[in-house]
Amino acid sequence: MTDVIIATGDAQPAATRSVTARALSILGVFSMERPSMTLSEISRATGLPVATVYRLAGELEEGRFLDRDEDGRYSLGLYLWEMGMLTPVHGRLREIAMPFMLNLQYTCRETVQLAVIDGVDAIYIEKLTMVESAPVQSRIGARIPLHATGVGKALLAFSDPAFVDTVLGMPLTRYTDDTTTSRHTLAKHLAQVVEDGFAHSRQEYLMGSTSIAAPVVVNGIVKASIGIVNYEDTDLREWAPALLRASEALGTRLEELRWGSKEEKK
Amino acid sequence: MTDVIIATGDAQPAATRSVTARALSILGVFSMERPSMTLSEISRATGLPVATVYRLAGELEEGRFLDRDEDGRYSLGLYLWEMGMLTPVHGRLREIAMPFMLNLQYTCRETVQLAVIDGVDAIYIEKLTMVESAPVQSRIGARIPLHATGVGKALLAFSDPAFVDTVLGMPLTRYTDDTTTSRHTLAKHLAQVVEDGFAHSRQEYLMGSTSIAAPVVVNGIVKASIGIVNYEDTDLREWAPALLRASEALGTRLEELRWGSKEEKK
DNA sequence: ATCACCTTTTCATTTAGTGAAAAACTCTTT
DNA sequence: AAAGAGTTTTTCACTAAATGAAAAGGTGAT
Repeated sequence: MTDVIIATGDAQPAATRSVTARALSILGVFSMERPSMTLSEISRATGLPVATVYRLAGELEEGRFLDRDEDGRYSLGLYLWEMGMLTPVHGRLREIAMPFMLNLQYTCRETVQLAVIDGVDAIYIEKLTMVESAPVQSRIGARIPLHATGVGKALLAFSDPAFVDTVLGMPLTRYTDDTTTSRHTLAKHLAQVVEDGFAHSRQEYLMGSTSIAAPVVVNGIVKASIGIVNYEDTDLREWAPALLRASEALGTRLEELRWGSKEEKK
Repeated sequence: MTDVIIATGDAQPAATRSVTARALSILGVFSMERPSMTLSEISRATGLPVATVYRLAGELEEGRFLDRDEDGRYSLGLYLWEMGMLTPVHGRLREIAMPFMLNLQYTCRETVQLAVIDGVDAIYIEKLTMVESAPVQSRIGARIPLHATGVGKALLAFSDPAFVDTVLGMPLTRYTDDTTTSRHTLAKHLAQVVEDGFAHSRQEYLMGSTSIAAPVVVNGIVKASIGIVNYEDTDLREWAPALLRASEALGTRLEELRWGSKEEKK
């Protein structure tokens, strides 16, 4: 009997206890790299017995959280996407930012990005691009390092000092030869960003990519950042004035709408 | 699918049986009108006892499917949005459509939309707009009728006949004085759409709004439609050639990428 | 100080989820 | 055409895990 219990803790992280946590963990195994999976793949990925996955995935499908194609492969369902669209980050940020981003994109004709902080990462919320380049690292929903991208540094530089310390205290992953991995150098960079009002980054994360980015400040707090990128390594600093105009206008607009304030009730 | 719509109101049907279904039903009560809710509001909306909601919502929060603010109000979590971004409709459609839409928007400088069919509705997948108008009905993620909008009619007109019959067989809801509610008239309209190659709609759904829309056909099957709208009731038909160029180019691109084919494995 | 309504905790009860094993199915190999 | 290796689906005896009424603890209005 004890053997059974020990056997559970194989390869995968310990089996989650509650049914709900198990069901949710099924949704969690899908990723950009594996957007669709078979029953047994899910079973292996979650560490849950096939029979259990079979039942739970069935319920998730019933609830339209999962789709199943003719071959029996599961993928995340449209309903999940619909819910995502109800999330504050979409309805209260992306929605409002769109005209400003579009205007900026119209001016500079480069890829325009919007990002926010989540945990110790930045996340791309929106990306307007005319090129079909799409490095996976820059897709919407992607998590990107705060220390090695334009939008990341713009967010970090204007964050509250305690948070900056936390991030500086963590290992700064190296992505390219030009990634800043010394916390001392990074601190200096950030000071420069504050002085300039915008961040600049040249292949610190992806080779060949350059970007500039400015913070979107709402009532003195950075809520997002807007960036301009391209993958031709051209100097984008000429667009800084337009970028700052856009990010400041968005900040002002969000203040008008009392973004994140308590008046978002009912 | 009707459940989803009904779920917005209080007093749910009989308590759902399985734990999983209950947990998922908690997520389902959030809507555009009620983007955040208190514990007891959720309890009333789902028909589940408070204690049960307390436990399940706690687990959903733990799994980052729900967020909880200082006041204890729940709202849909960022993680949910992140998952939505992994959904095929986003990664395999919106992502690829973006450059084409942006190009079109650049040409006509009007709001450009992308929609797909789900069930017997159309859903807006993307909307590029420079105006902050945003009628709730046209937000991304919104469900809209197939019979009373440009993008809807473009989708329907090129759908397979059996499906068209199903839709024509359902009551055609009236939204404005100009909504087509007779299935006979609608059928004639659709024939006209097929002939023209694009749909045209003038305040059939929202007063004062006009739109044109063209189907995105992939290997002979309508997969989406692209539309141009505005809310100033100006004639948009001058943009038809540009619209058709965009929708056809997108269709071709999706064919190249073998969209929806079996080659999307691993 | 009382009331009304909310969130959180507890705990005896039993429902509802479990997963090993067998059956059924689908390919591929020989 | 049969065996083999991999799936997905069904079954079922077992009990872990979810339940929800009720009580306790909060919060705010009057």
